[in-house]
Amino acid sequence: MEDKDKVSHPATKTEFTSESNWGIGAEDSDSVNYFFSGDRDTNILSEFGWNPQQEQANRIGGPDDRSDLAGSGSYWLFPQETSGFSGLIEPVDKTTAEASASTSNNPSVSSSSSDDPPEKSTGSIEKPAEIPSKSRKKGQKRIRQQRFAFMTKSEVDHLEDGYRWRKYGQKAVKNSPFPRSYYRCTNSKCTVKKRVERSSEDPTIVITTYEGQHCHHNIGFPRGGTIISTHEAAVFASQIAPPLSQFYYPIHNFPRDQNSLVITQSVDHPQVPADEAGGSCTMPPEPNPQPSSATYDGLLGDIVPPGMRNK
DNA sequence: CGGTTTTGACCCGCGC
DNA sequence: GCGCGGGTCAAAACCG
Repeated sequence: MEDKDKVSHPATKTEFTSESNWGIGAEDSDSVNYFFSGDRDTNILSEFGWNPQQEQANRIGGPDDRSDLAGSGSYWLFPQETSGFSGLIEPVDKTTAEASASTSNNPSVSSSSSDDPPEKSTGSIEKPAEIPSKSRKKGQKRIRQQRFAFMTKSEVDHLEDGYRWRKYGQKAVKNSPFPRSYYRCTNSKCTVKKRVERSSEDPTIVITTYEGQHCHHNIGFPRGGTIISTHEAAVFASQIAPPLSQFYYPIHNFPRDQNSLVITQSVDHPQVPADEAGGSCTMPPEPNPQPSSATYDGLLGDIVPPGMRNK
């Protein structure tokens, strides 16, 4: 377990840069859709339900759960360069993307993922739709759900995000001294996976790739942790993967940078029913917040999510 | 004792 | 067809 490591590490911040080769480029780079910051990302993010301006997020935990934040912080940092955003979404697996190749530049994740056969889950109750590789019939292609990757500047690899993950594999990455770790959501019915690796170019950057959508709510930190462990940035990512519609990002003590914007936002995720998106469990209906134009109002180091202001 | 991590083996897709 | 690399499995080890 890496919990102990997580608790003590210093600042963590998430960055979206223009680099297309950031560790996961080796895979499926042809099906990657890129975001760009600046004026363009406003629309794009909204398209994905990201609404940096929206502050209607419902905090799952208590507003005062920031005791673990001292001396650390999570930051959502968008470089201002026009090409500064490399968060990516892969609407479908490349094995299934061919049919929709014409839309490969149009990150319509919600529609594409709904056609994705569900992935296998670690659960034992309901049989996953995807056949485990060892028993997978020949010719049956591996299905991959929509993915989203981002980079986080952090000293720890595995970022707490409010979900519980079980590591199920680790592989050496070619041309990188750092291994890639594979995690699955511990929810027996949840199919979400994530990969964590360090950038070979900048070892301080952790590249986290989420795949699939959580079909359950954030379970908090069952190990006695706080609801939002803001020294970990992956809250962000967990909100990309799951169908949870509203989120916020803890922002504290952000070291101001001319080329960076800190945003706090709630996120409305693509409305992909869990059962269509591959989940075998159900998700309580979520309100669908109205997207509004995103404005990255400069450095918002003092802006905290609504729930966190309430203290 | 149950859950998680580790790690070698295996499977699969892809490029040559 | 073969080799490579990514992804996953599953048994053993580990841990609380």
